[in-house]
Formats: sequence, C-alpha cells, structure tokens
Amino acid sequence: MAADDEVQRAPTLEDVARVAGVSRATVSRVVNDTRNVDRRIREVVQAAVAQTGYVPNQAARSLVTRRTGSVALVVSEAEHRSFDDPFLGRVFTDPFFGRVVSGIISVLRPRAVNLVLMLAETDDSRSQLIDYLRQGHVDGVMLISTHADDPLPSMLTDSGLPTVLSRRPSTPIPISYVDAAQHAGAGLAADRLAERGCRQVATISGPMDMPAGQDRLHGFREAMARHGQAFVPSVEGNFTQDSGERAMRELLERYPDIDGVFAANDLMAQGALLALHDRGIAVPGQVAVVGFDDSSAATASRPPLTTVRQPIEDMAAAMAELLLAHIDRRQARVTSRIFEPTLVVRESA
Amino acid sequence: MAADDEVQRAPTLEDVARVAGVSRATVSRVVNDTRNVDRRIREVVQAAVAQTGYVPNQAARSLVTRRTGSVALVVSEAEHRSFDDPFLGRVFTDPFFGRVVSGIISVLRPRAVNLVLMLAETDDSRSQLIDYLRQGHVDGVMLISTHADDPLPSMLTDSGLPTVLSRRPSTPIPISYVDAAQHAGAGLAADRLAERGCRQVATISGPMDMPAGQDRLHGFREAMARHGQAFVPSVEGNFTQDSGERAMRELLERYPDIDGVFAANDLMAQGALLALHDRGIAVPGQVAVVGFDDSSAATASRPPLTTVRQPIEDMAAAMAELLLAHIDRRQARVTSRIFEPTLVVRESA
DNA sequence: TTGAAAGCGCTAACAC
DNA sequence: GTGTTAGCGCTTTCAA
Repeated sequence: MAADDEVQRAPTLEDVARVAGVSRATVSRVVNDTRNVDRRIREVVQAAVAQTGYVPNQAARSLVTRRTGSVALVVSEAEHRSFDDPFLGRVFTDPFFGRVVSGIISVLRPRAVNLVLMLAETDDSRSQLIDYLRQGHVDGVMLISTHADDPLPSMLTDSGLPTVLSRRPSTPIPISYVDAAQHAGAGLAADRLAERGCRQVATISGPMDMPAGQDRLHGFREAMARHGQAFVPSVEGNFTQDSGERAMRELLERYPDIDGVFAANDLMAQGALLALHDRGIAVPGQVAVVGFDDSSAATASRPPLTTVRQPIEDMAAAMAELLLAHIDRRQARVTSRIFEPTLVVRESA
Repeated sequence: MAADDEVQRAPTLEDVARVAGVSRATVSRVVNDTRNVDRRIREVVQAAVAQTGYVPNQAARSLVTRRTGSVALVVSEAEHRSFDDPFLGRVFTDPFFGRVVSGIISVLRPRAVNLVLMLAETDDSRSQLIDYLRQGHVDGVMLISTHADDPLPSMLTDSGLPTVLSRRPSTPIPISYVDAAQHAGAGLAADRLAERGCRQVATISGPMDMPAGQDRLHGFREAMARHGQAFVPSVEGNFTQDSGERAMRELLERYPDIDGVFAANDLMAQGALLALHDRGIAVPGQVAVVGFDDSSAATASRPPLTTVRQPIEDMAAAMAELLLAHIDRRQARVTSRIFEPTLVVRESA
C-alpha cells in the first residue's frame, strides 16, 4: 500500500534485482533454475520475485533464446463454403478430434510446452497462417490435413519449421508423419464381413481426395477380392453422419440385395444405421455394418458398432513426441511411425 | 545462388534496409503500412522484402508494442479423472464447441487476430495457464468455464488481462460476459410441453454446479408451475449423451407415467431418446421430448428434436467483439450481452 | 559464484 | 518524407 503507485507497468528483472540487491543476471539465473547460485542468494531472489509478483516477459525472452515454448496444431480443410456450413462443425464435432488433442496434451503438458490451435480453410487464411508461423510464434507444428491437394505440408517444409503430419502426405514429400495401417485396417473389416457369411458387400468410402479415404477403400476392396467378391460397389461420403445416411440410401436403391456394409468411419456408419432403420432393415440380421475409428459414436449408436479401432491417443502422442524430438534436434531425419489397427466386435456385425 | 550462404539466420529489417538502400525505420513503415512513405521508395522496399524473404520477428515486435495479435480461448473443466475419461472428449465432442469457435473466428479473422486454444482441467494446469497468460503471450482471453467453483475467472480479473466469459459467472464478480437468457429459454420448453397437453413432465438437468444447469432447471420449474404442475421431478446429468440415457432410465423407473421430458441440452435429449426407444416408448406419442441448443444432434436423432435454440455463433462472435473492444480500450466498463433463445419445433414434441 | 555489458529485432519519438 | 537513436526485457558471454 506504499510505493506501489510508482508505476503501472509490470515488474521486470531489473525491479526484482533492485529489491533483492543483486544483478539482473543473478535473478535470471534463479528464475531459469540454472545451477551455480548460492543458496542464500537464491532464497533472497525468490522472495523478491514473490514480493514483486514478477513474471518473465515471453517476448523479451524468446527474442534472445529463439524459442517460444509453444507448438501449433493446425487443422487444414479444403473449403469453407459459408457461415452456415461451418467446416469447424465437421472437424470439432468429430469425436476423433478430441482424442487427438487429448493425446497431444498428454505429452506436451509434462514438458510445459503449450499448444496453439490454428485453423485454415481458405487460401487466404492459409498464407496468413504461414506468415504467423514463420514469424516465430511457435517452435514447430503438427498438421491435421484433410485433403489431398493441400499446399500446406510443402509450404511448411519450405518454411524450415519442424513439422509432423498426422497422416501420410498425399504426395510423397520429405516430411515426418504418424499414421495407422489403413489398408490393413480396412482388411480387418472385410474379413469380419466375409466371416459372417456376407456375399453382397458394399462400402461407404471417405473422400477420395484424402489418403485415408483412398487407403481404406483400396484395402477393403483387395481384401474382399481375396474373399471372392470381385466387385465391391462404393459410394463416396465425406466422413459426416449425414453423408453416411445419404450414401446408405443410394446404396440401397442401386443394390437392394446388399447384406454387408463397411463405412470408412464411425460417423458415417452411424448415418448408415439411421438409413437402414428408416427402411426397417434389421442390423445385423439383414445387413451387417462395420465402422472405422472406434469413436464414441460406436457405442452411442443402435446397435453398437463393430468397428476398426485405431489407437488415436497413442498416435497423437507419438506425433507430439516426434515433433519435440525434431525441435530439440534429437531427431533430424524425416521419420514415420505406423500403428496397427484392431477389430472391435460389438453388435452391428 | 550467390551471397545466400552468408548466414543461416533469418533476414532482419536491417538486411532489407541494406538491400533497399534505406533506413530500418523506412522499411518498418512500409511493412506496417504506415502512411508517409514515398511511392517509389515503398516499391523498392517491397521488392527488397520479397527478395530477402523477410518476415517480421514477432518477439521483437511485441517487445516494443506490447501487443501480440493473439487472443486465447480457454476451456476450463472441473476435473480430469484419467486418460481414459478424457474431459477433452466431452468438450470437443459436443457440437456446441465447434460453433463457438466458428463464431469467434468469424470476427477474429478479418482483423488478423489469432486464436490460441488452451485447456485447463487440473489445478496444476490452471496455474501453469495463468503464468502463460501473464507472460504476455496473448492480448486477452475468452473463457469457457464449465463449473461453479472455478477459480479461473477471478484469477483472470486479478491478472488485469482483458477477459470475457461465455456465460454469466457463477459468483458475481466484475467481469464481462455474454449469455443466453437461460431462464426464458427453459420456459419456452415448458410452454411447448404444456401446450401439447403433457401433464406429468420431468426434466433431465445439467450439472447443478454450472449456472446454465441451474438456470435451465429453475426456469423450467417456474414455467411449469405457471402451467399448474407443482412438482417437476428431475435427475441430474452432465450434458453428455450417456448421462442423458441413464437419467431417462432412472426417470422412467421412478415416475412411469411421465408424458413429457425437457433435457437441458440436445446431447442428453438424444440419450433420452435412446432410452425411450429401448423401452419401446413412442416419441412424441407417449412421451414428448424437448432439448436445448439446437445443435447438430437435434437433426441427427430419431425423431428429430424439438429444441430451444441459442444463437451460439452470434454469441461467440459477440464475445470476441467485446474482448477486442476491451483490448483496444474502446470499452472500458464491465459489460454483459444477453441473447434471446427461440423454440425450434421438429418432431419430438 | 556473481556482475557488467552486449546485443536479440523491432518501433516510435524526434530531428532533419 | 526519411533517418537517427533510444530503448522494450531478457539471456549470455566474459571478467572479476
């Protein structure tokens, strides 16, 4: 209640040093927990820090260290038609996303690294984003890219910023990534359907401009071919529940004798279940359904979904680890880590 | 391919100035688009910027301007029991969240302000967060707080950082916020149920430690009282679909003659629908159901939900506007903005 | 073990 | 309209 009205500005190292009766350098050493500081002095300084309410200024700090202590999670989507068709609704609503963030946080938090979430859905926002990143706001970036011709991965490698993708890049470029064995995972779904005795199987694929969409379709078709089904009809969806519902209706119309369906994610499988339910078709009695992801949608639907599980949290954690390794230069080479999916059997197939 | 091997470091204002043959100040003026620069010189400088690939260093810039050009969106949740019960799943999976982000982005983007997303679910992470924010990483914060005894709102006001809440604070503290008229919204649901002729109405409330949970319960009860129903049974949920399902089962057990239910959000209403469906109870024939939010879950459920709509995107946009106004000191006083909900009638009631 | 001093890259007076 | 200059708050040699 005394000398506090001196200034309105936040206390600086200088202020703390004055109160503690030492130099700025010493305070800096204490704050940064460097060795070689006398115990007594350390305590005096800590008291001064507490008394002044000092908090280091990040801008000043990273100006000299060239480190920010933050990494970015960038979500890049193809287009964003209007305010009423929010791409954000799609991304954030997908249970997939929460699990990714959760996995990332689990490795970032203990190391006191912060997560900055950034979105890019237009070309404008994409270059604005690159600028932001190049300005040194973050030490590295994790990219969740949702379409094939996304220029962001290569823009990022060009920028020289440490980067890791959450999926195989659609065109081979030298960039680190984490992925699940999509092809094999789709094979698991095919095996299950074949094993149940399904003979007329169709699939609701993801967008063909996404690697995950392509891989799951090809993997499924190849595996069904091994089971003797030469032709597997498919309708393309966009990973939303709604698109799954529409696709199922189309499939039913064009191929009324279908007895099994593989949807490239759980949300679409859930949509398919709705369409089947509306037509009074029993699942799995008349049509068996298999999803992909093992997201919360899998247990929330009726009947609960048999689905291919990817260890999303683990994959996300691996992505964060890999990025941190790149940043610390512990890992200089471009690296990939692939996780094996498993089949989770519930009631839908 | 010539003098480029001179250094490995990023080009600075100095470098650009040298190439352009002007002073650093002039380059700065061009980069920051300040008036009072000769057209010719401006062009020369712009060419030099392009040639050198110059990008301003944010740390240096904000060290002097004391501005970062970013604001934080903080999501604060009560607890986080384990890796398997990810609170992130709850927050990010709720369609509500995507709409909030979407609304915020719509006002931030045009002003080139960046959004930093931060999470806090433990006391540890909460103080780590406050430190981060006080270090000057962002110019202001928007807080989505999910429980009553959250210390964050007052920690934030104490820190002196411009802050806006997405809901009325649970204890009255001097802080700006945006909210929907929860009480009135719940009344809309009651009116609809009464109008349909429901005589035994119950409710699945939100968590009682959240203002939104309390307000919707009280609002609903008062309105039902006006319609002559003195006692409205309620079971508490936590805004997840699963909790809605469980609550509905409990309600059915304890009050078998229920003919109408108000769930405090759409996810829980969706869960209620599932429980009703499992018991073979027709909706709205035997039991009418009303939700709250008008989220994507409302149209995805069977039957589609009659629900109370809050203009989430608009509210989120208003929150961002308010924050920006505080930051620019255009708005110094603590302010609130309340939005009116409306009833959206579909099939469930 | 501690202090003095030199910047990190930028903006904003102020002078010209 | 343009250049000079003084910091912004911090870390980090280098001496002592």
